[in-house]
Amino acid sequence: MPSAPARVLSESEADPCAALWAAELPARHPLAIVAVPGVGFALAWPAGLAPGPVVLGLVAGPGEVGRHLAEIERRLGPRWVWWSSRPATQLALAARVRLAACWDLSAVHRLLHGGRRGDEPAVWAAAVGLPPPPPRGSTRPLRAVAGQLDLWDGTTMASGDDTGADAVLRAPVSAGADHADTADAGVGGEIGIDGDALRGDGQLDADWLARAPSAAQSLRRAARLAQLALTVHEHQTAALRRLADGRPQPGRTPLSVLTAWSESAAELLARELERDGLPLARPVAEALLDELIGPRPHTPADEHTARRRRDAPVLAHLPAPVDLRNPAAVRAGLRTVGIDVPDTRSGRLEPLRGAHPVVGALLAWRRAERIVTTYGHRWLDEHVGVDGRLRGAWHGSDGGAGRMTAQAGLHNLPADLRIAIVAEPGRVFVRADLGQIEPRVLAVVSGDTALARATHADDMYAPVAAHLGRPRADAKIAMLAAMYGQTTGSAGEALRRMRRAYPTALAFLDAADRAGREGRDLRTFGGRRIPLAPTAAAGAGPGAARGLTDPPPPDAQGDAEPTPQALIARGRFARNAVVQGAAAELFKAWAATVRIELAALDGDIVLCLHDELLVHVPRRHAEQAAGLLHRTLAATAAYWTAGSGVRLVADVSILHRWSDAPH
DNA sequence: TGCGCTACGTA
DNA sequence: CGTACGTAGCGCAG
Repeated sequence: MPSAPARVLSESEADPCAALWAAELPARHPLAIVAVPGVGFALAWPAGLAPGPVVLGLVAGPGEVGRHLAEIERRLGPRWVWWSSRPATQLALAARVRLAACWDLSAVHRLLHGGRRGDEPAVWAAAVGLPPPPPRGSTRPLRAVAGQLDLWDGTTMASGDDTGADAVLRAPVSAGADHADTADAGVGGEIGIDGDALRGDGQLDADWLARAPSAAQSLRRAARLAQLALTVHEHQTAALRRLADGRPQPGRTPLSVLTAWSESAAELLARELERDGLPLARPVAEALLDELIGPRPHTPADEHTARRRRDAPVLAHLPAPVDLRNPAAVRAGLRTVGIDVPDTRSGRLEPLRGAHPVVGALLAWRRAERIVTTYGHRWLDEHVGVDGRLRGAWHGSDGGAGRMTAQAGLHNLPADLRIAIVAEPGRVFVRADLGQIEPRVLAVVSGDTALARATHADDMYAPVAAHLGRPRADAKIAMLAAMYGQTTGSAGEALRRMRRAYPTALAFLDAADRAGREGRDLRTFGGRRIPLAPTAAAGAGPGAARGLTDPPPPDAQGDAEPTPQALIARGRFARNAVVQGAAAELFKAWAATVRIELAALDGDIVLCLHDELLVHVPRRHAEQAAGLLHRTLAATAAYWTAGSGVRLVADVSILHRWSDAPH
């Protein structure tokens, strides 16, 4: 891609965005942004009327940045292109500007290539077809490494966050002559005066990125990076279109590109979820904890006595003291009262409740202990803000299947605690979950017309059962066995009938299973790469390289001959990933649309739970929000399930508290 | 301190 | 009736 003439403008001009308005970009036109907190930001856009990408470096204080972004969003409605949502959107998020459309180069990189790396040099190299550069700081754990994306997270910048930075920087940047000269030179790297971003071998220079720049230089770097972002965007778009060549839809945006949009939006949504959190009524949670585990301990001694008090009812049933927190000791203790079990899991002990009173006491103890250790007072203190919001980190796409994940227990909150998830005054929750999403998605992605017909029913297991001539329960088990791989033969006959009734769906799953066993990479319906090839690195170092390359499939070490058990596991992993992964993409496409449309109702998504959305809206808009959730699902299905004949269903309810949901 | 194991919560 | 993920406490190795 040719380097471009560039202009650097500043607040000293009457309208610093004049060049942007003059370009008259159509809506959703790519607009790259690289933010420099405390300084400003740089914009770049592909040629409209201008003869190449135009770069605009803008000096602005924190408040001004929000104002500019809001105005650009309102007047242009661009597709914001950024390297990574976290640094790029920091100021927009702080200003509560809801950006509608984006392209997250890091997220799309992971979509196209798999793995977890999303740092700029890796994204650049993959986009332009260079070998992956060595990761920086590869000994650090992944979660920490993610921080390296924050090139300008404030820590490298002495000037920080106040308007003082503005005053200092206004002079060098608005003086402008030096970069006007260099910028107008019009050949590669003209913007930078501290060396270029690209090395001789074409790689994005990690040292250049890491070098602590002066504030003025940082804007020029931002401008350069914004230009490079456009280049990556073009390469990624082309790669996604090539993926879709197998099923071209003339005149339509390919699903892979639509998936890039929604995966990018999911990252942005993740940032908003981190910012806003989930409403939690602390008094309700405290009361529940009090009931389950007693009053809050204030000293280590308190805590010790509370532990002993919780343990006592269980120990009373045993002849000798046992460390209840040590499963081996528990197993030994149970043997002293005549209960011999291979392990002490609740499912194992449940049937033995009648055998000895200790069993029931132990199970009750475990349940309470779970709350104490994981969702107790410490959890409240660490994750619930004074504003009554439960906050944790979110990932837009994680793991083998690319689901959203969340920390702080947001995705595994025990049902008992859901009474504490209460809408704020004047607001309600509207909850929507996709019914039987995985078998319906299987019908879409496999193109099985018989299975598609079954999805016309609200409960698709009913027609499947009728078709198989088996009870509904058998039909459901057979479906799950087919999708996720079965070990026991309890659904054997139903499964055999499934194979005859839905040969296309079963062939699709068998093909995925085979690819998993043979170590061939797969792609989901939306184009996400599922790495299944054995990873050479996995067997090498002491875990240092792990997580920075591809997440390896079960037991895929590359060196040793896989055991039969490992092969079965890989097959199941692949079988599951193509269904669960596609379902995750559908869910995010829906969520992305809901997010945009909720703005009109002053509503927010406050929780994403794989197939369930919880939105928080003013009470007066509850009915409209419910309608919105149905309507957006239909709009998403219109392209996602196009031509498959598959029907998607959502169950929507208006709630005061999450626990009021029907189940 | 880091890691594997057991256990359990959600979908 | 399997897959996915996050969290915690324990025991063990270093």
